Amino acid sequence: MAGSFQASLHPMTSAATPPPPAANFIRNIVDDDNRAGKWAGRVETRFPPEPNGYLHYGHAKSICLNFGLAKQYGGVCHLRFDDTNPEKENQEYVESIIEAVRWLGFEWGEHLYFASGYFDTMYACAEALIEAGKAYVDSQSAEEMRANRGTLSDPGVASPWRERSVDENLALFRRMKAGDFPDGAHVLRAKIDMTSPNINLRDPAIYRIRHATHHRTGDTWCLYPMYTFAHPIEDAIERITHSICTLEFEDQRPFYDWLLDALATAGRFPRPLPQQIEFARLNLTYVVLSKRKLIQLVDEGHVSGWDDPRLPTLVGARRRGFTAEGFHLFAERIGVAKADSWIDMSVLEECMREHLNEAAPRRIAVLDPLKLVITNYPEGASERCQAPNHPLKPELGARDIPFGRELWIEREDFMETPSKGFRRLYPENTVRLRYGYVVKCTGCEKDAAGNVTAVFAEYFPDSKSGTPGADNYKTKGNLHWISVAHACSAEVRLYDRLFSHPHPGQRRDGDPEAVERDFLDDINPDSVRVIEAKLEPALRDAKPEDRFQFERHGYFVADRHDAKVGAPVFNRTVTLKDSWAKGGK
RNA sequence: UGGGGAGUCGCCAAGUUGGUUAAGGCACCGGAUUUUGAUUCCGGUAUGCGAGGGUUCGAGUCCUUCCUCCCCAGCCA
Repeated sequence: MAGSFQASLHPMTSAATPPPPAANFIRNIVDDDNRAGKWAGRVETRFPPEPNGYLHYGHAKSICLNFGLAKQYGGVCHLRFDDTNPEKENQEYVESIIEAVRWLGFEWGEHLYFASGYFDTMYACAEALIEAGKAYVDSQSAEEMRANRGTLSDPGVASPWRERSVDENLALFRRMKAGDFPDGAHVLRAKIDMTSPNINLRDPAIYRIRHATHHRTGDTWCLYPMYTFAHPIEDAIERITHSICTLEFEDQRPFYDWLLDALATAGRFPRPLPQQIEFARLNLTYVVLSKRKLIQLVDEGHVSGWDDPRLPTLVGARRRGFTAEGFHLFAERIGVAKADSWIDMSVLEECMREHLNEAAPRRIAVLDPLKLVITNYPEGASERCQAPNHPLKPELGARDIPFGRELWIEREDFMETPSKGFRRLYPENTVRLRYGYVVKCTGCEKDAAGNVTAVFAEYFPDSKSGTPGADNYKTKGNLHWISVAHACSAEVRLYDRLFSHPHPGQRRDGDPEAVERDFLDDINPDSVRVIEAKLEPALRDAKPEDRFQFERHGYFVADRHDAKVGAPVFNRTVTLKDSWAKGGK
């Protein structure tokens, strides 16, 4: 699932074992249930996506919550596709979701389910409801139903078909199933209370006619259950103990309980019944998570596709180099509660850094090359310098990097006239070429326009890292470099946030003209920069999805589609923290 | 203006049935280590719990009034 380097790395060691999970209201409920013996200690959850799109960061929170909770309590979490609307769903989405959840590191064993696999049971439940006088076939048009539902402040009025007999309802419902009616001719409704202050209880529709081909059941059905009706039944069939969903379903819970109680009373399901618990969905700054907006970004070509590294999709995250462990850390760090909240993107980025710092081997890359000539180093000569693969893990060994007379250094590591606090290369200053020699800058060369084209320095032959004399040299500057003669040129994509505003499309304080702002206007024009970088030779053999820290720059991943062994292409996952760039001190 | 939720440090978030100085994380600010201006390590950071009243020896936790935000009127999920 991850880059091959992981095989050679120690997994997160016990020393890095995260602290025990923090308390949250859901764990409290589970603990209470366990104390009361409600489920005999069993904890069974489910992650129930509709296969109608790609999973995004928000789903990652839900996935970690559901699978994590089950794991913590020694239970299981089901992966269940809520495929009750054939017109919006397809197999391609099913596969991408399966791949994404796996990538996040979770397993569901044999517990892979489809709502469509329960259509027979659901149909039977509907007939049972009709027989109990708790459901009826309504023949109003959609418009009439809407008009009669009432409003937030006015009660609804009963449908003229509300008092049909059980027999008539049953006969009609069977004909609906048989395909005797066109779409929209009739609908099955739960018979609850048209005057309920909770609109969801004003006889909600539970079955609609839809002559559509389903990606799994084909043309077997022309009648499909509504989410409202299907979901509680799915949970009951699977004996889910805690059915966790987002806040907007809170008003739905009374129906969830009403339905399951009715069905349990009719002997369809044993008690105790699953409990629906709602939590606040993820809100993240600097991205958009709404399906509509993501589709727009892809369709209008603002990004390269659903797996564009800048998109907050899970396939995008993977391509960006984000890690499953990083998401796990993130989920635990942001917690779970019922209060609407906004998490800053920097929190996610920091979680990725935290895992990558531990997991990613170090390598050298010069992203903006400027030539440094060591004038007192013999021409044509070269030698090896040893660089550890991971400063915190000596057991990972070291590799050689070639040193020579001409080196590439970062353009930003040289200033002809240094600014205050600058401790890198400038005339007369001494710095260490990391893992190599200490050099003293002697000057530079410029073109007609005044641009620096090369920097000159002299090295101290007895200052080589790892040799006895090295310790005699103390420098503040410590630069990375690549031998010009040995460098590997490669494409590197420097990704940044897709949006330059924390709340894309939302009005900015103090900017009255921004009220109707289009979120597309907040796209960061510099969200990706493709460059030709100089890499150390060892990087030539990186395999797709191998992840590295390019020292002093950040974390990079070999692109899973475009990189080939021998011809690397890297994506920047996230930069390193940089207190100097931020203003120094 | 019906109903359902939520408001604790810059951002998250613990706070059992009211009881010592309001957890923890992230961010931030100091300082130490450091051949990544990274990492790591120490230390600091809410007389305050949306606001006002009240009950109590004692309230974030109880009562009361008010304010703000989110969700619900699909034959979507």
